[in-house]
Amino acid sequence: MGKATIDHVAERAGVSIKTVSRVVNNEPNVRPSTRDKVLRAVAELDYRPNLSARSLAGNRSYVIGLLYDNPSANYVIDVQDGVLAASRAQGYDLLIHPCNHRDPDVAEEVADLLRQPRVDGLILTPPLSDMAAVLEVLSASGTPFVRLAPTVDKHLSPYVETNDRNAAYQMTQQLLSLGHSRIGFISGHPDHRAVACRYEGYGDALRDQGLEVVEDLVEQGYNSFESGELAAQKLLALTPRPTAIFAANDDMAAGAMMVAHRMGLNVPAEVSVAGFDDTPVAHQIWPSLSTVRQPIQAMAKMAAELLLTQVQGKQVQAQSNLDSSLILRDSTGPAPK
Amino acid sequence: MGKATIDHVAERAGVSIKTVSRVVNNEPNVRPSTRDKVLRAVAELDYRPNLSARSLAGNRSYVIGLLYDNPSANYVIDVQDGVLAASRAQGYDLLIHPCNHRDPDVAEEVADLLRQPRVDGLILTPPLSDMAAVLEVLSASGTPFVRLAPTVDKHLSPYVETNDRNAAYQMTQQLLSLGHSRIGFISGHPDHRAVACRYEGYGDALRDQGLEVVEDLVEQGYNSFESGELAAQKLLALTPRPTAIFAANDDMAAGAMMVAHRMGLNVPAEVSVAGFDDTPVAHQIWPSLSTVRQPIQAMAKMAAELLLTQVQGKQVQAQSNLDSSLILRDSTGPAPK
DNA sequence: CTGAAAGCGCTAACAC
DNA sequence: GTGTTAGCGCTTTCAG
Repeated sequence: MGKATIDHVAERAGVSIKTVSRVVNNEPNVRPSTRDKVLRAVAELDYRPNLSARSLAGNRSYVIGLLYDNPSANYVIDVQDGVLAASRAQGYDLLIHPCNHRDPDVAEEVADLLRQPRVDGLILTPPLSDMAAVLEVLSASGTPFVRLAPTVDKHLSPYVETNDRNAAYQMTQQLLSLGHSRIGFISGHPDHRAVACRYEGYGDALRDQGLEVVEDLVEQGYNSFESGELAAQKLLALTPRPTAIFAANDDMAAGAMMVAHRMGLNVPAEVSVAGFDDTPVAHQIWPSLSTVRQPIQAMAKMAAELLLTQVQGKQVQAQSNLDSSLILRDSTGPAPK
Repeated sequence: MGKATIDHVAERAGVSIKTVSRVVNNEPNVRPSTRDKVLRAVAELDYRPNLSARSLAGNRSYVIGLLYDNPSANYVIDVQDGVLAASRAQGYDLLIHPCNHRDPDVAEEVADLLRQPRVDGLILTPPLSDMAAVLEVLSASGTPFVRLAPTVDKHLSPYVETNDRNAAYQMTQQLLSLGHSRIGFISGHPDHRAVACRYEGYGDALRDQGLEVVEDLVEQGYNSFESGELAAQKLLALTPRPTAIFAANDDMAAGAMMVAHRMGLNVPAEVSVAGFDDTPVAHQIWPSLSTVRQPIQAMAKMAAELLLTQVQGKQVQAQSNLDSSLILRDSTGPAPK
C-alpha cells in the first residue's frame, strides 16, 4: 500500500488538488456533490494528509506542547490524559516537555522550543503558570498558550482553575464541625502559588468561626512526603497537641500520618489528618485519608480545548472554573475530649 | 527575529545550501575551514533547521513514539523521563501514545500511527510488548521498534529487560531466611507476563529450599490495590495463617497491608509483607514496605538509545539486561513462633 | 464554486 | 570537497 497523496485523490475524484484540500480542511465553497466525490476517493484510497507537508506549507505543526515541572507522577499523568483526550479528538498530537522550574534557563529553553514551528500552542501547569520569565517569552512570541491554575497576571492568557481556597475552607470547616479547634496546618511549596492558596482557606474558615490562626500551628511544607513528616513532627510535639492536622497535599498528609503512627497516636481517635488532591496514596494508606478531589483531567482537557480554539484563530473565553469536592474517609473523626 | 533559513546561512557563509546541509547533519566531506565558516553563520543567525521541511524532504520525522497502556502513573513517568533523556540528547522529540491493550482495535490504532511518517521508531512497554497483533503490524511496517520487558518472540526486536524471576527469587529467599515457611503469594495480572514471571522466582526459591508451592497460598491478583486487598483477605483467613505475604507489586502489597491493619494484625510481628517495584507508596505507608527496585528509567533510556541507533540505520545489539535490587524496610521481619 | 501556479525549507541525486 | 537541480505533499495566492 504505497501511501496515497493528495494528487491520487484528486485524480480519482476527477477534481483538482485544491478542491481536495478544501474538502479535507472543511473549508466552505465546495458543492456538496463534489465534496461527496472527494470524500469517497479519500475513503477508497485510505488517504491521510502528510503532516510534514501540511506544516511546511501552512506554517503550522498540528502539535501542541505541554510544559510541566513534574511535581507528582499522578498529577502529570492526569494532565497528559486530559490534554490528549482533547487534542486527539481534533487531530492534534502532543509533545511533552518536562523541565525544571528552578533552572535559571527555563525561559531560554521555552524560547528554544518556540523558535521552531514545532508547536502551535502550549499548555503550562503550575508552577510554570506563574513564572514571569516564561510568560514574557511566551507573550513576546505570540504563540497561543493556556495556563492551569495561574495566580498572577491572569489577563496574559486564558486559563483553567479550581477554587483551592474554597475547598480548603470547606475541609477546615468540616474539621471545626467535628469539634476540632486546635488544627495544625502544613502549607505547600511556596513556589506553587495555587497550593499556597489553600492556606488562605484554612485561615478564613478559622476566622469565620471566631478563631485565630495560631502561628505555632502552621508549618511550612514543600509538597513532599518527607517535608510532611518534618512538619508533623514539630506539630505533634506541641503541648497541647493539635487534635487535627490539615496538610496542603496528600503526600504531606501521608507523612503526617506516618509520624502519628510512629508516635503511637491513633488516627483519628487522637489526631485527625486531612490531605488535598485525592492521589492514589489517599486510599492506600491506613486509615484512608480524607481529602479534596480536584478534577485535574477535566481541567486539562478544558485547557487543551481552549488552546485549540485559540490556535484555530477563534476568540476564546478567558477563563474557566471547575469545582472540587470533599472526600471524607477514615482519617478524620470527632475531636478527642 | 525573522526565522533564519538554510539559504540565509548559505549566503552568510558564502557557500551553497548543500554544504550547510552537510555541516548541520554532520555529514563527512566538508573541509574543516568550511565547516567552521558555516558553523559560525549558524550561530550568528541562530539558525535551526525546520523540522517539517526536513521530514518532508528526508522522509523522517525526528520524532519517536512511546506506546503504553498506563498501568501505573509512576511507571509511565519513569519511562517517559528515561526515553526523553535519551531522545533529547539526540535532538529527537517524543510523541506519547497511551492506549488500551484490551481494546480490540489496538493493532489498527498502531497501524494508523505508522501510516503517516509521524514517528521514526516506537518503544513499547508491557503488556504491549507481548501482543502478537501489535508486533505483527510493527514488523510488517518495517518501522524500527524496541520493547521493554518482552517475554515472547524476543527475536522480533531489540529489547531491554530485568530479571524479574531472579529478583522475586531473592525476595522469597530473604523471607525464608527470616524463618518464614508459610509464605502467601499474590500474583500479578496475567496480561503482564513480566509481572507473572515473579511467580516463578517465588516457586523456585521455595523448591530450592525443599518446600513445595501450596496452592492455597497463591492468590491471583490484578496489579491493583483492590485486587491485593481481595487476595489478602483470602490468604489471611487461612488456618494456619501465612506468616508472610509476598505480592507481585507494591500496590497489591499495600492492599495486603491494609487488610492486615483492618484485622488488627501487627506487621511485621504477626505477618510480614513484601512488594515489588519500589513505587512511592512503598515508603509512604506504615510500616514502610520491603520491595524490589527496578531501574525503570535506566531501562527506558537504554531502550531509546537502542531505538535511535537503529533509526539511524546502524546495527544494534539485540538485548540488554539490567539489574534489580532488594530494598528491605520495616514490613518484613522474623517469622512469629 | 473551482483550478493553475508558486512556493514552504529542506534533502537526495547527481554533476563538477 | 562542493554546487545544481529536482522534488517531498501540501497550502496559498490569485484567476477564472
